[in-house]
Amino acid sequence: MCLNLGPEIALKPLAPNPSSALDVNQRLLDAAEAVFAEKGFDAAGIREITSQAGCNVAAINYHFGNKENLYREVFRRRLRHLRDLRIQAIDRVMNQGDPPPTLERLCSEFARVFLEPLVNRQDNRALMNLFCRELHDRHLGRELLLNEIILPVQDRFGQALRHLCPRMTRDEAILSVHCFASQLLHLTHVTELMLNRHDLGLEDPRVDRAVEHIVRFTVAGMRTFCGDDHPWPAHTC
Amino acid sequence: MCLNLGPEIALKPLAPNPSSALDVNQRLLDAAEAVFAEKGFDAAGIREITSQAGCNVAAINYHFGNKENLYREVFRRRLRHLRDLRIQAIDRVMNQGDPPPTLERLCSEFARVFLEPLVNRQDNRALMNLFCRELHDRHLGRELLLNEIILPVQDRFGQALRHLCPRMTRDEAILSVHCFASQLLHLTHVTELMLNRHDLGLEDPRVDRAVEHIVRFTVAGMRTFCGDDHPWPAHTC
DNA sequence: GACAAAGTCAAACGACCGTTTTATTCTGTC
DNA sequence: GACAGAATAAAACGGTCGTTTGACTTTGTC
Repeated sequence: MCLNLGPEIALKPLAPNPSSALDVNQRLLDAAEAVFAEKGFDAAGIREITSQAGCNVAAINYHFGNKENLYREVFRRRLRHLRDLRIQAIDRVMNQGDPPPTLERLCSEFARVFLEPLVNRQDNRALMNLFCRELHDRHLGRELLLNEIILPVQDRFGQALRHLCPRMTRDEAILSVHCFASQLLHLTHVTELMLNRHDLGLEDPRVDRAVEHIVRFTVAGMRTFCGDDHPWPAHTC
Repeated sequence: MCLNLGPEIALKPLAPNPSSALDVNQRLLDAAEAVFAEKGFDAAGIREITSQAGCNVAAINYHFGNKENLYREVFRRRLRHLRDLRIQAIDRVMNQGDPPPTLERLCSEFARVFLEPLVNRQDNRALMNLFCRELHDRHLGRELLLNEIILPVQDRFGQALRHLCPRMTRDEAILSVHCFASQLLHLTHVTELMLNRHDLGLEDPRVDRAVEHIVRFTVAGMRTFCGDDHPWPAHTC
């Protein structure tokens, strides 16, 4: 039997950590974003976050009060970034006058910006997954998601739609935006689940092919609310 | 200071629990479904499940091996039920000959069956939320969701679409099914988040109004892949 | 009644969790 | 250099978790 010698004598770090050029606050946000994105709120442990940030567990409570506040700050930072990207994309299309804006250009450009962080890097994809998780299993109030991204983008996109289709009502515009966004969101899930696999039904399981489909599908759906009163050709189905 | 008397003497139940008419296996599945739906996999504790089922914690490991297997059985049972409901709805529309089937009838009937368990009862809504959570934060393999519900429904709906629109390709049909389903899924989330509230942008935030919009939007989107080659009237947007 | 298997139970187990405590180090000011 | 306050660290705290153990009860069979 051996004596309990108590905790080992701590070794001081030999030199200031090179990553400590950024202060602990920022390193915690970065590490938390990565771990939360990979595992979700519940499964992400603060010890994993702090070890990745190179600091002590107590730092989370010192700088952010608790784990949930850290989670909220991670969200706030990223949501504002995504919101700005999307609103800028809408404005870019609508303010360009030379080839006048169309529904196709508006939707395809929005889809491109919406999906860009997803297609390019794997960690961004995990982050998108985190936002979707928050839709279902909410740890923050609904106000954060609504106020930081959903309502601002919905309003700006809705205005653009009604500018292109003046006879579309306000409700029709808002609902159409959600129809479009829901397809783009769904694509971010199905991508991992069944796109890029040739054994699950699709002959051409490429993501860009699916995006083309969604844009064409969506533009046609929106046009039924444009109020053109000349009757369409009789359809066969 | 009082002595530690150890655990209290256990009282046997006075009479066989009335709910024990169903065997423990079924009671566990029912209780687990309710608790998982309310809290999700991680937050649902086996002690809450077993207390609601009126049995001991060890019963889960005795009957199902572990918590994850119990979760899987809950899923299997419900997914097959939902799958059958949806496929039957498709077949009902397609096999009815007197008023020949149309895209409108197919989509509106599918939407009705898809959303019915959600609109009617609050616990069903929680269950739908659980399925969506599993899309993002997967505790089971992708095979269960794919094989039990996604692929069967996608195939049957795709066949129906191509029967109504023979010039639609197989890929176009499958992608169109996903476009439609994604909007219905999204509605189940947004309903809690912003529908039924008059302060968030919509003048008419009723769910049935949104369903009407989705069906009209979707039918128009699908028709662009029907291959009618007579040109559409020039659109103004 | 004897026996074995199945079922159920209270209790303990070991691991991990988020948070707090307490002490020490760093940093800027006088 | 002395001091105050901010920042960081190790360790402990109290709790919950899923799982396992071992004893007891029930059930079916001979």
